[in-house]
Amino acid sequence: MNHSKKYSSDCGLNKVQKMVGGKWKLSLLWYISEETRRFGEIKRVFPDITQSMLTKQLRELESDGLLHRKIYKEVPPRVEYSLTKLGQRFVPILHSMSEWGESNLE
Amino acid sequence: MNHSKKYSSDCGLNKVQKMVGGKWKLSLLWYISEETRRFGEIKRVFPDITQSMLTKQLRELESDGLLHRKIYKEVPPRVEYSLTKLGQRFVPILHSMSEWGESNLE
DNA sequence: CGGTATCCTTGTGGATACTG
DNA sequence: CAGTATCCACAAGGATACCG
Repeated sequence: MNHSKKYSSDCGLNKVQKMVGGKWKLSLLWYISEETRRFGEIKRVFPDITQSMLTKQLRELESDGLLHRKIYKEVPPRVEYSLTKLGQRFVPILHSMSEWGESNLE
Repeated sequence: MNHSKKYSSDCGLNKVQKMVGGKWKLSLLWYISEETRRFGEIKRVFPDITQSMLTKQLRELESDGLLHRKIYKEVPPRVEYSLTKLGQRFVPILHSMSEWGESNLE
């Protein structure tokens, strides 16, 4: 990597920020990392996210390759979210961030 | 921590996001982590950030306790930014994120 | 050199109603 | 149950001009 790109918008760091920078994404990843979750389950645990927002953020995480979305063709419908390999490799970072954050709650 | 707060807006994870979620903050922290930097130096390395934006983001990082701002009462004025202890403890996370990001540039 | 002050644009998040 | 579709508010980001 040459120096002109070292801090540019296409470096790894900024890429990460774009992928997990959404208001709820870190928490969502954390929650889904614990185990596979259904949409309604997530919705219940995060009552402050509107349903449309939740769908949007989950879809963004999916299209960024962090989440897998599995649709069961049943009635009533059922959708489960789980981490991809990429998402799983992000979990340790998630833990570090949480720990760092907790350690300095004033 | 009780369950109702586990994923709430005041958990460590969301705190981290608020602190380093600004568009340029991760890169700024990285750059300043390498060594103490002068304002003009930062400005030159990040030509896409306007000066007012740069000041704003640096001040936010400062008031969140990540950066230290040292003013030398000289003419011409001189201001140096460096990481605080808290900021230094964030550097490993910064590295993990960068590595994770670089490892999946498509 | 290292800022402020002011104003403006955009992106992100959200409310609400409707649906296969 | 798990979504879409619209429309909207506001905060974050940015351009520009001036200053100690």
